[in-house]
Amino acid sequence: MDESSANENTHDLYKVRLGKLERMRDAGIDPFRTEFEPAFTSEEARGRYREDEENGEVVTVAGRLMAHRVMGKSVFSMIQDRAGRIQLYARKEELGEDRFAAFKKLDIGDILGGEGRLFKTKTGEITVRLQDFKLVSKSLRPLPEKWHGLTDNERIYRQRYLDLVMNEASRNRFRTRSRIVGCIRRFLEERDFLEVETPVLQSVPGGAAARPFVTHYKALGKDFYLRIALELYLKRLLVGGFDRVFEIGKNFRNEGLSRRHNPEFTMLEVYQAYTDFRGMMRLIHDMIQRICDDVLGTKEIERPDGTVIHLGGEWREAKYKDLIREATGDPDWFSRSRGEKLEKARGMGIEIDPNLEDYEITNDVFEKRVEPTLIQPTYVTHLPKELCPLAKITSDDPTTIDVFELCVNGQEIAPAYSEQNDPLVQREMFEAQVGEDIQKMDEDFLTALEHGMPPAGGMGVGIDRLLIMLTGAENIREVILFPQLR
RNA sequence: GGGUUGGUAGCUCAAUGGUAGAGCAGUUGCCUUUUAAGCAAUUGGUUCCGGGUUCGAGUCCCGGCCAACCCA
Repeated sequence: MDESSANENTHDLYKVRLGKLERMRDAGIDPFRTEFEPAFTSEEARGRYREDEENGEVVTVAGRLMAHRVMGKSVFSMIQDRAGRIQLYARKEELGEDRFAAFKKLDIGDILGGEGRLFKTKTGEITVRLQDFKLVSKSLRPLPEKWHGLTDNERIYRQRYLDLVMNEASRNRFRTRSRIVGCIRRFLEERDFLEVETPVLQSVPGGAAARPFVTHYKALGKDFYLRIALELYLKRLLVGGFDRVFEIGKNFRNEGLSRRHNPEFTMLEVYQAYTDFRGMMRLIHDMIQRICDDVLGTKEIERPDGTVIHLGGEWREAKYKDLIREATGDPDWFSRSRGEKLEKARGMGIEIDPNLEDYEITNDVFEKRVEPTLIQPTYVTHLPKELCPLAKITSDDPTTIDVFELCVNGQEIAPAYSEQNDPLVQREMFEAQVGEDIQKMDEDFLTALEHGMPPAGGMGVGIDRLLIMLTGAENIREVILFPQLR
């Protein structure tokens, strides 16, 4: 919906409701200045009903009117609050002529408070028999149709509040998101990790290879960047002696939109001194087991296509090179020339930019032919060293680094490293990566390393992707309240 | 960026190139245990936007915007 049609509001439904509001104000009642504080949620109120009571306890509840069935001298209504729904029953006999007439005129979508005794209807529904009610907010626009609800994708995202009012599955998905993030915080705090916050605005965007968003800092007369990773600041904290730290925050990458990419996304990064990538394997495994136990109540996650992800037990571990050899069917892949790799990859039906470096061709094969097949949790280990300049080289193979990427649900969820803490090697790796563009070197970070950083394991967890997997969603937009749209 | 499909009443959707419709919501009336309440009557349209073809376009053609899916 565009601005103009949203603001025209010339349609009758809006006018009718506006008229009702004006008449109320003329009568000296302003629903936007009326107060009501419910004693119970819908769920709590229902819990207070005692079986076979004709006239139960008096309760107060409040919520949005979702159903309104007028039947002559009585009305059955349903209100919805954060806990669920509860039925209200209004009778002319009980409310009196004027109040009953006012109740009948309520519109679906109005927000009201009600007070009355609990009883059970003959169909078995616990209901509040109203003694009084207050309209505390008038809704001027109609809600989507009750039976089909809101199904238009665009409005689900652009007007998420309507999706949340109408779709319980959506409400539950975002509650689950909140509980999972809370669970992660508790899990890490129990292990003595310190939660910190580091800068979003950075003059050198480091810690990953990605195109940043640029913004201008007027007072300093300089361009700044929105962060693309948390890594380099968290490692400074390792140097400072906070040897178990984590941050949960937004990263920003100036790249396309897709089913799996939102330009701003939530990242957890964890750093723990005196351990390495093996320690991170335990940590992520235990963290996910904990989420399963405390939040989801299951270790079996059904995907939209019906296949089931098994998160319990120990997870498979596989070397990057072995997975590539398996996918290409070529045991000698890594001794092939660049040209041969290019040809073989194309033979597999992968379109590859001919200007790519040797290792990039291999990584394309990984991303297109290996990663999507890794549905069950798999630690992919020993990646080529070119893929990450911030990790330690494997001691018995100078071409690989001590890292893993946890892949599950066909995508990378969590990369983790034995963090590079040799400032001289780190400088060489940076130089190889940035090439000519020496401006992009984070000299402050290198200075910090030169003061001495303890050996550490570090890990990044893409929270949105983790949630796609854990909630069985198809699209990243389903797990982000207000996803980027075009 | 490319391909496919779609965009019609507030919502969910119909409509062979020939008078734009239904259900729900709204309005009015009836109805004191309903729950997609029911019955009767009734209001409501820039058919996404801009061009074109045609006696006539929601429908066909071109361009644009937006969305979903697939590919890059």
